[in-house]
Amino acid sequence: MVTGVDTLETRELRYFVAVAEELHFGRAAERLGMAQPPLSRAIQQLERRLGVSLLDRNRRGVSLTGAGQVLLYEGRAALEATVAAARRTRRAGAADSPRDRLVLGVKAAGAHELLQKLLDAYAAEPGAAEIEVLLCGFCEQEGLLRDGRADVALMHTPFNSLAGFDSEELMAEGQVAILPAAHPLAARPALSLADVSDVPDLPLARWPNRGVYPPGNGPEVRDQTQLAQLIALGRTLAVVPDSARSWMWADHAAVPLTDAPPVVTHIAWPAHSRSRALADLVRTATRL
Amino acid sequence: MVTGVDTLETRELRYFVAVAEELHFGRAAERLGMAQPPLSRAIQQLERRLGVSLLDRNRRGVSLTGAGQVLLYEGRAALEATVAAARRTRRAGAADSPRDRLVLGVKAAGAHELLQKLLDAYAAEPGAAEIEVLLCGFCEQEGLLRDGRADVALMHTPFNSLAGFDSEELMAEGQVAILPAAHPLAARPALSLADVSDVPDLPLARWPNRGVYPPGNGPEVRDQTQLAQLIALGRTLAVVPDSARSWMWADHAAVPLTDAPPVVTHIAWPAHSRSRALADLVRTATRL
DNA sequence: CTGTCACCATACCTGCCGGGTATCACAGGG
DNA sequence: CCCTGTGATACCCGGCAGGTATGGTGACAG
Repeated sequence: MVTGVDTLETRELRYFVAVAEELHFGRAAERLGMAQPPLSRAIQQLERRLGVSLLDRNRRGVSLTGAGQVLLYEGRAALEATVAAARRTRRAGAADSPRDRLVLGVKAAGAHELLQKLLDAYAAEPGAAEIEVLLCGFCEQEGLLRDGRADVALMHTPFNSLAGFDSEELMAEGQVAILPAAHPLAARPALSLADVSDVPDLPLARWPNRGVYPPGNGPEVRDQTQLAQLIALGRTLAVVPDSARSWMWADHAAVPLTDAPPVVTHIAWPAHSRSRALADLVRTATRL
Repeated sequence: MVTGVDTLETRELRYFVAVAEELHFGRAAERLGMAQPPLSRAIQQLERRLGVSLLDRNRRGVSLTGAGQVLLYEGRAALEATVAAARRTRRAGAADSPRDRLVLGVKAAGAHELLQKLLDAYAAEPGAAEIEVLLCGFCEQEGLLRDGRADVALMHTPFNSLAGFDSEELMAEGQVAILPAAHPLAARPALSLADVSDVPDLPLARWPNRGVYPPGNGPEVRDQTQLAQLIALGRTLAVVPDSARSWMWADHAAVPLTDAPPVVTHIAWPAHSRSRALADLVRTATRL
């Protein structure tokens, strides 16, 4: 099998993804730690090899063609797969952890009770592997699994997507609004999403998405602590799963939301994983 | 972000996968169209970069270490992802099929009626894309989807695995035994798996798996036509889904199996696909 | 209209590294 | 003991990735 023209080198993918994300050759080159001309040339060669134009170099800037959008998406996935391959291989070869160690990705402060029970129950299993808990930010579990930093993760639909993973459902829970205890709404026995979506003095906080904050007038937050403090200060409110009550402050009040979609916690792992430790952990989890 | 040591080049993955599959540097080099010494060196560099030993070079041969097995598996997946990226990008950029064309992978002769209905129903949709039907062998749909040769496929559990794809269930059916019409068993109104698993004069046919036939005394077959003929000749029997009756010959008899697991046909596509044509096709399929 | 700026493309050079050939080291088998 | 098969080593060479300098061009100010 002669390697046809359709062999993308990882280097090319890295370069293209950088340019496609920055939409600016200069900045992309800087991010890649190289000069701009070789980068331009590499992208041109890539376009010629694929026989497809990936970028529109217009006046004042660069934009993605349709094919470019496809390659950005598919290329990211392919890159993640290669770094996952490297990471998992290195882990498998590390002398200290031959095979009996699992990295579990969990959103910090998410489903704390469930996690506690899971770890306890699994530790009691005969031949249990060591579980390293890798705490991460808002929706980062997907990335952890995809690039091999984690072997298994607890994910929460509808926030996380389970596409591309194997998973088992563990728990479903309602959502509550966390409000400043002193706020009038906090006295209500229940609320609807409409009640909390446009409260003038409690604008919804904004989380960074891929490094940039969406527009809006709510406060910008980066972690749960900041959010908790802003709620305590009466500046914002949050809609969170029921189990998030575990990190409530004294100045917070939780009011059930009647019409919020339920949050379902899953245990998820890369499709086709076949390690015994992982299978044991999943079995333990589903039996909780 | 300086590209760390964990950057595997596609070339390295190709090389390693070839060696890991051949377990022989010379043959692997030949398959790769290169000489053996550079290949040896490349693998050594790879091992040094990863800080992990991948192969055991013993007297008379090469074998995979644990880490090597991991890299073989993960590396294959990563390679498939890159060639899928190339293929899909090129298809997206091809001038004649901007976006309104889908390649549907189907096992030849599998679920023929369902496929017919699906194609008819979808063609009647407004704005329907052109559907190219890509027929494939026994369990090859997974590979088609993974490496980008197909956009969507009809898969049959428990033969295919849906892990790593998004999918919707379309149909469940029982299984029947296809027997030579003249065979005594063909006269029975129903059979169990035990009845057909060890018939002395009708040994089960063997299908090639990754190019090699499993051991056994049944005849070796490569496609459904061969199988059909062997059954007609009274040399073997087959356990197949109910819908396979559509390719029965005059000399065949079909007898329902009472305890065979049902075969479920799904429509499956790469996780996260977002094309409108695909979404329409899936919706049409689930409404059949 | 024109100078300037921002930005990508082109031209050209250089050093590295991937790949080739020749050969070695070593284990088994007769 | 030699012969064979197999992977590793030594060494050379050419291509290509990456650098610097510079060109081309649209946007914008005045």
